[in-house]
Amino acid sequence: MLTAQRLGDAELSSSLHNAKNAAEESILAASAAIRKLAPGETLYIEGELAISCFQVVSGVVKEYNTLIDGRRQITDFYSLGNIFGISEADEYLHTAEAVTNCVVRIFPRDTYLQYALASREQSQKIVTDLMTRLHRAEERAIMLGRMNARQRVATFLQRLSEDQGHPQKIRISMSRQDIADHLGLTIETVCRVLTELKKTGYIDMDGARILSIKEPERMENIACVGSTML
Amino acid sequence: MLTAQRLGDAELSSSLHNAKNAAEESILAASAAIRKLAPGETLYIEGELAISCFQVVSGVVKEYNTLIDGRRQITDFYSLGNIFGISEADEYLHTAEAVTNCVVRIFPRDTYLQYALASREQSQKIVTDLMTRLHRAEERAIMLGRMNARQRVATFLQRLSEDQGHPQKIRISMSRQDIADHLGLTIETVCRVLTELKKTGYIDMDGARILSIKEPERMENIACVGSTML
DNA sequence: CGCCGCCTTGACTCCCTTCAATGCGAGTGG
DNA sequence: CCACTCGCATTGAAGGGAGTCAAGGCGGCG
Repeated sequence: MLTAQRLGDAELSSSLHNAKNAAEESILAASAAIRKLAPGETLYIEGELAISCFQVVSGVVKEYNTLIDGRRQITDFYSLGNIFGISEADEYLHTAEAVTNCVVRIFPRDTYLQYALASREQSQKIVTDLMTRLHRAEERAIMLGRMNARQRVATFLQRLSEDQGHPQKIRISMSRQDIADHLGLTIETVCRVLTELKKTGYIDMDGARILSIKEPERMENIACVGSTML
Repeated sequence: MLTAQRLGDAELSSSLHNAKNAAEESILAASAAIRKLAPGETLYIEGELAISCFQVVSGVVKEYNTLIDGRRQITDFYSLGNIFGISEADEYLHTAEAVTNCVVRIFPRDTYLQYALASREQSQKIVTDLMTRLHRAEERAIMLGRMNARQRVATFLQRLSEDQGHPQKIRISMSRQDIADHLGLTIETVCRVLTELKKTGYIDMDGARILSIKEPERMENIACVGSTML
């Protein structure tokens, strides 16, 4: 869901190597700058004036809030094609930081918004995309509010798998701490659950960052993704 | 936040007794039907074909998902002026049910979407509104993922207070079960926290449904609303 | 080799859930 | 007017799952 699946039409149309309507696309492309980031580098910090928005060209970016007690809540991980950094406010509502080495395209916020509202079709796309994001945010709320640690981790691994096109071996780009901060758990709990999933034969691991899901159907049962069915 | 505060421009412009641009407004009003609901009546059920969207004229409506194990996650309570029932999908993603006696206006979904995208200004409003909702959903995710029971209840009470314009006495329209289902807690925990807040002098209660916050500042410290500050 | 950051594992604690019983107020019928 | 009942709310006791604190383990890199 993080990349391909989540790419709403809005992103697709302005996605890399995918510009059907090059005329409209060029409006954006013309004003796009490129920036490279090393792991840990920040694109923007919560509260800063939001002058730009971004699109991932390569790598993974995390977006998070820092709570007063120092804990972090990672709201999302962005990868290839994802656009981020826009909100209803004039300030950034999150902090964005590179997880891996990254390349991002940078658009002036105003330019992007003008482009987004330029035509009825564009507006429609943006609206649909926002509704999808809203839906996803609500699903995440259900996950955080209702699922236990095992379900959260299993769901997370399934999403990772989807993002990468269900390969044999899944690459986990982010640290255990990042996973914990995303799932509302502690790093220790994430580790313990992974160990348990390994012992019970759900997954295999090749080092800490390479993983394979052995029995996707059984995982499905744990994760209950889209489990809000009646 | 549930009513006045949350009313994005999109809602305000089409809100009751507040139609500045009556011409545009009439497009909607002309196609609006009215329906009255008793507590517990449903407007729509998750998975149904989404043919209408709704606006609260009076009363409170809850919107929730039912999980496979029968638990419910209430995503939101809607009151005066709030519009709900639209999504990116052709099916409703939630179930909507009256909490109190309610009156709602009903719009055909297509009519509403046409209206929403009719002009650049309208689109802008819808986009802004959706971004605000997204932001709120993310805050709720943080609440569910990171706050303990006391913080969640305190935050909920503050929101209720805001909605009602910070009166001396707050009316709690929904049941303890509804509150629990909204906050990701059990009914017992909600009760215990309320009792504790009462004993420690934060609140007073006059029956189960009337409440007053005695020391808003101290409550603020518990709740940490918008606690995502650096 | 040895350091350093990240990951893993263990023991203990605590908050919330679960299960169960009781309280309470509104509506009903005797 | 009172007894009864029914739904909702409250309180208590016990258990479990995740957090906390602490101690290694592992791998990359100088």
